[in-house]
Amino acid sequence: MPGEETSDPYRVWLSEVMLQQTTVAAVTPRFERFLARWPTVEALAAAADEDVLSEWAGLGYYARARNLIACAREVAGRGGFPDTEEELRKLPGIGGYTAAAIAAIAFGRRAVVIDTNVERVVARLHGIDVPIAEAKDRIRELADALTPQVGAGDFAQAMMDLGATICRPRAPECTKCPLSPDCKAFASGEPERFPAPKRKLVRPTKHGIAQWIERDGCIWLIRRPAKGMLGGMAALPGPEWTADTANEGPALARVTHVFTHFRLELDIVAASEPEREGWWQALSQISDAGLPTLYRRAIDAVLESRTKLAA
DNA sequence: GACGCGTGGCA
DNA sequence: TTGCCAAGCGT
Repeated sequence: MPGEETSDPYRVWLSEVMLQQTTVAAVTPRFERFLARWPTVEALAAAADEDVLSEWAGLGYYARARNLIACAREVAGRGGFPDTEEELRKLPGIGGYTAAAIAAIAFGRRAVVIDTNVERVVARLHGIDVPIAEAKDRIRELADALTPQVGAGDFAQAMMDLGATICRPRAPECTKCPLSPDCKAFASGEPERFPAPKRKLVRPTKHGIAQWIERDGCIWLIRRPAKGMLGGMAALPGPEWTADTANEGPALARVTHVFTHFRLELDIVAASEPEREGWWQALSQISDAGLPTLYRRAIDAVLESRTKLAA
């Protein structure tokens, strides 16, 4: 974990994968639960897929969990984590950042660890005012030049801490920054202009229907296809989401959920019979179902409207 | 290089 | 309320 002194590659790997695009605050309690349940990579490798996906529920980017399982099995099969950046990079779910971070933090290798924090710090330091995507190679050269031969892992964590707390995207606290005397962005008087912002993404709205099939205090859940949105996760049954308005009839509830690249308006409608493979999940134990946030919110919305009607 | 892929916090 | 952003990866 951030700031934690550790060299156990399993812990470093697990925390780094969890932290991909996910905040420390969100990860910390989940990391502890994961570790308590599967203390070693061998234990994780032996776990059932659905148990791991369920434990990951709510963390998002579920391909990470699928890759985590595949990676754990590969590592357990070969008797442990490889200790070089090059070999780590070949494992599922381990890209350039994570391979470098594990090599440096867990194995004490010199590796150039580049995440968005490092990119921003370096871009400001050197006054790079084009979008990051156009300056990847230049930033790598500059980050390489900054990285010490010994202690690359500590250096990387220090750079990431600097980026997260002082050299923030907005309202950087340059007066507290040890690099400000050498920083071109600070010298410009407008450090926030560096690097140039990414192009804004358009977020269309999609519509969907989820079926509420209830019997004896249980609802019918299904498992989504292994690939694509919420791949492999537990879900309410229903047709694929579309760009068109899908439902004009009565709904038990509607939830709006924002994904990375679209907004979803999901109507939950009553249905009588299961139409595909799945299982009955007791509503009293719905939190054990491993539902991603979209479906957890959908079910909460139905139960809440029911409570209000009864009141 | 660009896009698909979740979620929650914050201004 | 809306948009931005987060210790990225796979295709």
